[in-house]
Amino acid sequence: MTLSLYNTRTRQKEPFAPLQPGRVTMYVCGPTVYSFPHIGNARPAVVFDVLARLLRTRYQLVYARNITDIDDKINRAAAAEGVPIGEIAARYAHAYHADMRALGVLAPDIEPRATEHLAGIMRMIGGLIDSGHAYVADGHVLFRVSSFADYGALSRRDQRELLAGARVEVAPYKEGAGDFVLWKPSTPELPGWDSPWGRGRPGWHIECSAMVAEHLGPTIDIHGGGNDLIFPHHENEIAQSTCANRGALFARYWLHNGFVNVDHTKMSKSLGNVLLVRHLLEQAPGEAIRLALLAAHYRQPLDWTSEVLPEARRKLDRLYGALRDVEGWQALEAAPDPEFIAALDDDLNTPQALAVLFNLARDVNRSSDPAERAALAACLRASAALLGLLGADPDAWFMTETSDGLSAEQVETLLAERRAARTSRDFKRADQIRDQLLEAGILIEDSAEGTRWRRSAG
RNA sequence: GGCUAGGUGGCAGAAUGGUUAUGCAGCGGCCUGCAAAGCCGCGUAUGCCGGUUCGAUUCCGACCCUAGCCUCCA
Repeated sequence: MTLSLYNTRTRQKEPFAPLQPGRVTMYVCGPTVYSFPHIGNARPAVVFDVLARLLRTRYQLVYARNITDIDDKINRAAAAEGVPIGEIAARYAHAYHADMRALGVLAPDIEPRATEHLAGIMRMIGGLIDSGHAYVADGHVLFRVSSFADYGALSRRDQRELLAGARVEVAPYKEGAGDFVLWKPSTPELPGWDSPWGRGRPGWHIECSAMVAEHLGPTIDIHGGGNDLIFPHHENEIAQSTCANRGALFARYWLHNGFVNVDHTKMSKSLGNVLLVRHLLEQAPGEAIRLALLAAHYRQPLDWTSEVLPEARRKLDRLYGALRDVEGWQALEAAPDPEFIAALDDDLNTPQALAVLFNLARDVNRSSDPAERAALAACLRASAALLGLLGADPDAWFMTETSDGLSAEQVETLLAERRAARTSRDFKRADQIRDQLLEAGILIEDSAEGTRWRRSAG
């Protein structure tokens, strides 16, 4: 049972062991709270939630996921509405929490905010200036990239190429084209904090470095985030933190999740194809969205199409269906299936882990021995729990309402009529009612014990 | 132009130097008044061209194609 993780830093799968035996520190880049979370924001939250659940079975975990609440996008949103940035940040942080909860994402241990870490940010910037890694120019504080030999190691970029290939117009006050902002001046109408370098605000990259240092120390075990953050954000974090900590290794394992595409193309505001979690939650239960996100390996791109959600619901129908008619499994203590664990241990191979779940479901359905069925069901549930799935009551799952359909009462009334028709062997009328219910998204099943119904994925 | 990840059956998506992925969809059977669910069974796949090998989807090389990053971005 050895966990191995693909480390972006070394570009290979490595066996995982924490720096400090028994205790793991993990930091994941959280949201910038300037709008509602979209499905792309949800992927890292779900993926690293699974990793956190797995790690907690073996280690004491300290999991920090920040909220970026100082950012120019927030400033713009606040200016547009004429409200303080705190209001924008509070609103969307709240939305983020609500949506992630709906997806079964557990809260991290620590959720630091940039606005609560100005002192630490300034302290780190001051230290970088003192040690020659940063300089003041034209009211800005900039990181001197040339002072850090390993710059570009994570993203495998050559410093010189970076400079030569720079497409953006270089600000005249920069010493080097690749130098990036640690602190920038704020005009009076912009939010700002008083600092040794004047009233201003921190750059995005330094916020994470300072929060990591304050909560998790100079060297952390795991740093996660989206694929797109490798450059420049994580590269810059490494530069800042390593230099601020006198060369100490910043993060031992770098994990990056792939992007979510929509209908084969990138999600972007200009294309108008940004899928918000809150809208998807109107189409399907959060658990289905979660399963859809875990159906592909976390490092692969995930193409979101109109088929994804209905299919995820049908998969859950199958899994919950296997639990539904089993007696007595809820009370059983069960360990996750070893094969399931092995799949997760292999760099979080969730598609493989899901395959194990489906095999367990089939075994439950196959078995006619009540004790065996209960044991298998308990194992299925215990395994799925590591993925944050199958936590609901099976009967409740099949009753989940997502859109305006028939009420349970209406369904029962129609079923009573159908029962009467069947008793008098008026099958034509009975089938008519069944078709009517089906059209309303109600699927019915006859058995020796009677008729039962459920809401279908459509 | 530089860097990175990919191209697997109708779709989604793992794995593997020779042996069933899994799910959804489809087909046949059992069950059922008929269905549904479930079970049993079936079918179609590894971009293209070379090389290594007894044997390659898997390793190596070339080519074609796709996506991402290089600028704010999960």
